Amino acid sequence: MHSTTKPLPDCTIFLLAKAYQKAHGRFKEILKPYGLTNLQHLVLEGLWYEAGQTAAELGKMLVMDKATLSGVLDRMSEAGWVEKRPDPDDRRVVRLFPTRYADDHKSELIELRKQANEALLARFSVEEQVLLKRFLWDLMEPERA
Amino acid sequence: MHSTTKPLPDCTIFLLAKAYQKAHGRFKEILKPYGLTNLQHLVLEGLWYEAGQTAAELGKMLVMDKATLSGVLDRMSEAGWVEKRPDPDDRRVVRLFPTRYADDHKSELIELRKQANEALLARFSVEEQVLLKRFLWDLMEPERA
DNA sequence: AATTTTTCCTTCGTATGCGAACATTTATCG
DNA sequence: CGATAAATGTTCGCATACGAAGGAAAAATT
Repeated sequence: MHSTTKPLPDCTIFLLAKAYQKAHGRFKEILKPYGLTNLQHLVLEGLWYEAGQTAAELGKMLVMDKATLSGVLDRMSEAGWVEKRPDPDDRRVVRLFPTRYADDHKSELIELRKQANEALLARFSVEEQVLLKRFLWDLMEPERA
Repeated sequence: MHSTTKPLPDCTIFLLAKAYQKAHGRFKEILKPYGLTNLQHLVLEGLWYEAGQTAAELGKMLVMDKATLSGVLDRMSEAGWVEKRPDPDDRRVVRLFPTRYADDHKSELIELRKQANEALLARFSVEEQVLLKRFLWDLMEPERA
């Protein structure tokens, strides 16, 4: 049912990509009924953590390119999840807020994310879960000389 | 210089995505001078592992959608990395081969991939490296009930 | 105050990534 | 044999991703 041999030479980058794709794909299915993508859900979590952030601040928090964020915010604004308010003090800035509609689904959507993470980690022991998270954090750090 | 606090609630899916993006981005820079993308490099490795594969076989080996592969192969064929030959026995099938030009860079490109993986894993002990790879393999498996 | 630099956001171009629909071809089954 | 089913590859549509360039506005510098 599954290819027991390694499909490709020992390539951790490849493994990372596929592990991510699997986890991403599963959560994507869960979110589909809500008309939200993974990234859009992430944006909502970011705004629930702190409303009124600028696109630049949100991009830093979510470690995501501002160019990508621009399109995402457009679609979310269009779909009624996010409201873009111009900053009165700085006309370059747009401040972002979850809409009433988004807040109405807040607890539900946060619960979905929790469950998806638990399902993803259910195959590991508690010790392994801690270790895995540390590994992933370490991987995000710049490489050492 | 870096945000010491977790940017978002404990979300392994997010960590996976960002760890992947970092690793992917680094290798992307390494490949840039060759005019190859990560995925295109992966295709070459797949064809060096076994030349003459069909797009379907290659997609299975690389765990990648045939729709994605179609465009990738077009661009690689256009750029002179891959040759598409029609199968004489099955007119639906196209068989894929690395070009002479690709083979001329084979050892060089494989070495680059090895080095990138070593650099990625250099921050971990040997035991941690083994564990990390096992974790990633496990993550690719379907979730248990 | 005028110039330069920086910041914020958008837009463009290219490359994934994948579901869905399709045409062509092959296999299967009644 | 003929109808149906299945496999292969392409195309379309949508949503990331991100480098690069650009326009507007604010900050810093002289």
